[in-house]
Amino acid sequence: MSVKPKVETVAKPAKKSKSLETLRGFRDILPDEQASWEKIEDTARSLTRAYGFGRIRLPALEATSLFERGVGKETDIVEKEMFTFVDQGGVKMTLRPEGTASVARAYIEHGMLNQPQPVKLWYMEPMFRHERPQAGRYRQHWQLGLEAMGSDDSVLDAQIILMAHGFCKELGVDTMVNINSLGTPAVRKSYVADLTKYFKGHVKKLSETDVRRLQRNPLRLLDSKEEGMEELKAGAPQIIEYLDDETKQHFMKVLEYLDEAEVPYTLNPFLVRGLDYYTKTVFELVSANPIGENGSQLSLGGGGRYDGLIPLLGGREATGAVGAGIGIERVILAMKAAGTMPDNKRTADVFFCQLGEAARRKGLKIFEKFRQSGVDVGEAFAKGNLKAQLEIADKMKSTIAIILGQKEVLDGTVIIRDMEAGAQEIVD
RNA sequence: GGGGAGAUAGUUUAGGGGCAGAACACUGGAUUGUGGCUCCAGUAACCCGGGUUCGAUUCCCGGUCUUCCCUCCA
Repeated sequence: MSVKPKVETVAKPAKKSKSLETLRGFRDILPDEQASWEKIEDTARSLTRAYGFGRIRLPALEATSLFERGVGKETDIVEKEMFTFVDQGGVKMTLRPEGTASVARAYIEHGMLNQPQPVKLWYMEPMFRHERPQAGRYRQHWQLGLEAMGSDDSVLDAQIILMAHGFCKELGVDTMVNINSLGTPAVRKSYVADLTKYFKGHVKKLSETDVRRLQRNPLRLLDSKEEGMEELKAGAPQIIEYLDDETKQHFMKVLEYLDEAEVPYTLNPFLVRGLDYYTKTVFELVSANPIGENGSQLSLGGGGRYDGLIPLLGGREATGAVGAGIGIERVILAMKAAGTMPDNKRTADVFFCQLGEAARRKGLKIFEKFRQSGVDVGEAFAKGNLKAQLEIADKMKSTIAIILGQKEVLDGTVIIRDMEAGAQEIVD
């Protein structure tokens, strides 16, 4: 952050001033992308409505401590990815890096435990993480979030997964669900300890990369693709062996429900997620086809159960909850790859053309009448000549053009042109 | 955060130490009141800073941004 104040030199031949650009990892979403966004919003709205989810709109800024406590101080997100600052009043705040902590906060803050449980909420909001950007990875990205709070019934785990999967499917994106169960944080801890012990015993067989993984994040070894690892991984302890009976039962039920609902999933005993609040079920949504120009295989979404979060943030003990987050930009990448992007072009069955000042004036009123009566009419009032207007009518795939010129204004008539046949007639 | 690749009109790109070329798009015209095809014309670019050089958009260094891998995640 050492931006030196630019010394104003005597300008040589007046060079254009450097144009301002978006910040790294941030971007504009322009009109030609809106059709996809609107389709996504529509799909989210009808899906959540069907499943009885109410929308929540969250503040972009939260107290930093919400994420430190909720997501976990040791996580990558909190440790190095948050946009955090102190405001004029000395309050430490953070642009939310994810939505679940905020929703849990809202659940507690608004006494939602007095509503029929589970309380089901959804949101579609931008999230902020200071990461190195690349395709499908931005510093501001949008997430569709689904959260069901106040119940630990495994049917909700299944429903959340079902919804996340169905959401993508409706948008023409086939996904695979990777699923696992983590048990409690204590279970995870003892598992990681044993896992580390196991791999340390085989450290000579590990590649350089994997040795680094062993030091930094042993769980990552489990999806290492280095040579010879398959064998080693097969002998590694699996977290499922560490689960208590209740968690096992819960997990089995989730899987049964998914089978019943015909959601395809892959049991991945090595799936772990980077947020501390997860307990029991965790899952990840991966596009069935590679997305992006280089065929990268980014995950479209993920989530899981977080039974400990609400108590941790000061809510009532034993308030179970489960949720999912889906990355909108990544879904759009997947839609592009699948060729299911909706058409963005403005079309209009009828197009209104005007010629000359008098016609333009009268036309404004006529156009407004059409619009108010619900007829979808295209226009290009900024164009003066008829040729340009008909060109636009053609691009809008209009079948009828209404032409109002000087003469027609005087006669109180209008020309109706059939765009396909090219025939026209004068109408009063 | 570590490593690799790249950056030329709005977009896709050609080129290359000495006037930067095209296509699409856009604007106008051929028809001064008629679209879809065609033809003509116009607007429009070498990321920023330094170095080497008579001369740098081109070569070198640094920065910025994009992208890929690692890490991590949506």
